[in-house]
Amino acid sequence: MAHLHTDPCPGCADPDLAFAAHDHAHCTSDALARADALIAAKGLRLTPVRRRTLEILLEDHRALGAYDVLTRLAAEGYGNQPPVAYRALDFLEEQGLAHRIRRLNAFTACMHPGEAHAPAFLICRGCDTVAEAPAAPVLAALEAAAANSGFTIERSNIEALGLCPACQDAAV
Amino acid sequence: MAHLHTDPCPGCADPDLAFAAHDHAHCTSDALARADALIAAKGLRLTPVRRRTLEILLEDHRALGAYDVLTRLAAEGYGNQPPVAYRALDFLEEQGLAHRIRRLNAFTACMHPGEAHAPAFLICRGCDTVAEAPAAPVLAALEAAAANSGFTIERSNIEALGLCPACQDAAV
DNA sequence: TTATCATTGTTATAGTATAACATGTCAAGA
DNA sequence: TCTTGACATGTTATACTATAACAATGATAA
Repeated sequence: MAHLHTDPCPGCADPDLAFAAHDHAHCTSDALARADALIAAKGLRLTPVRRRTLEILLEDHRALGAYDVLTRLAAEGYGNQPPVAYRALDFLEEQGLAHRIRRLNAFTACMHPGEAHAPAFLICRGCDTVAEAPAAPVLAALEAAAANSGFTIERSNIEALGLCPACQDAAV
Repeated sequence: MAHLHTDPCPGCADPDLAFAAHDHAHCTSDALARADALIAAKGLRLTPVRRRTLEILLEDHRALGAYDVLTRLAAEGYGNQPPVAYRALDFLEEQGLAHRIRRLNAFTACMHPGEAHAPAFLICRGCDTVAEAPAAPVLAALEAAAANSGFTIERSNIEALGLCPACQDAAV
């Protein structure tokens, strides 16, 4: 969870803040700045479509379908065919700037780019918010279970559906 | 992992045996017998399509797409439209007799029907075998992480992609 | 028997994803 | 400067996954 910068970072230091009111502009600018740095460091290019796609995903802590993203991109003058969105999304995912939420067939911006992490996602079925929870202990338990069978894990996805605090209160 | 029957059950007592040679006929007959008992106990009906669908899923420890199942069902005289397969698969999943593997958009027979469990899946990308690993510790870690954010988990899916022992050896 | 409900069949359509090829862009080396 | 080659984008077409909605059938219980 360590950050590269030293500023206070309310939106991303605490993963659970996705569920609470917070300085979201900071989330966005921070994530973008780190994305720029990360991609530059790798000698890759965060082209206009790719960067814009990331910005769209960063607009809030929800997951967007590829076709939602595509609609937005098309409205802004980019190509309007599925591969346009899928290519940008796949690139972002490969570079660790976005995650695919398989349960939703959708994508969400990574809130901790640059930090090695195999995240666990908390998906609120009330408000559709998606939060990245610290998954190190979960991953460790999963690897232990796999090791018991001699299985080697390369990638994993851990997703939980439920209710965030606000939606639990609202349900009462 | 406790069984309802007292026979030795090599195929299901050890989840990792999905990756190894084992008495698969026993897996199948055991799972079917338990499915019958379970459904009867609930006062529901394991109709021909549903039972046949389960049998098809039980043929081996892999995941089948809904359309794969549909093709099989249609060839045997059942309806040949998608809802036929999806309804049977959804029923089996709701009753805990099958699981949906989201990473694969596919379904696999449950190897521990009747035992309350939120399973973790180990998916071998070499041989496409899917094994159910004991997930209690993983689940516990996930719930702990969620609790930290005040998030209540209702359903979760935990899937890992990698290589089973045999495919690791083969890769050398 | 008849009302009722669950199940299955069927039509149609919605939503998700990728293959394949054409075009364009940019930077490094001749 | 020109060329070349790699990467990126645009575009066409199609494959794959999933569900809504309604009709027909079959079991069950009052």
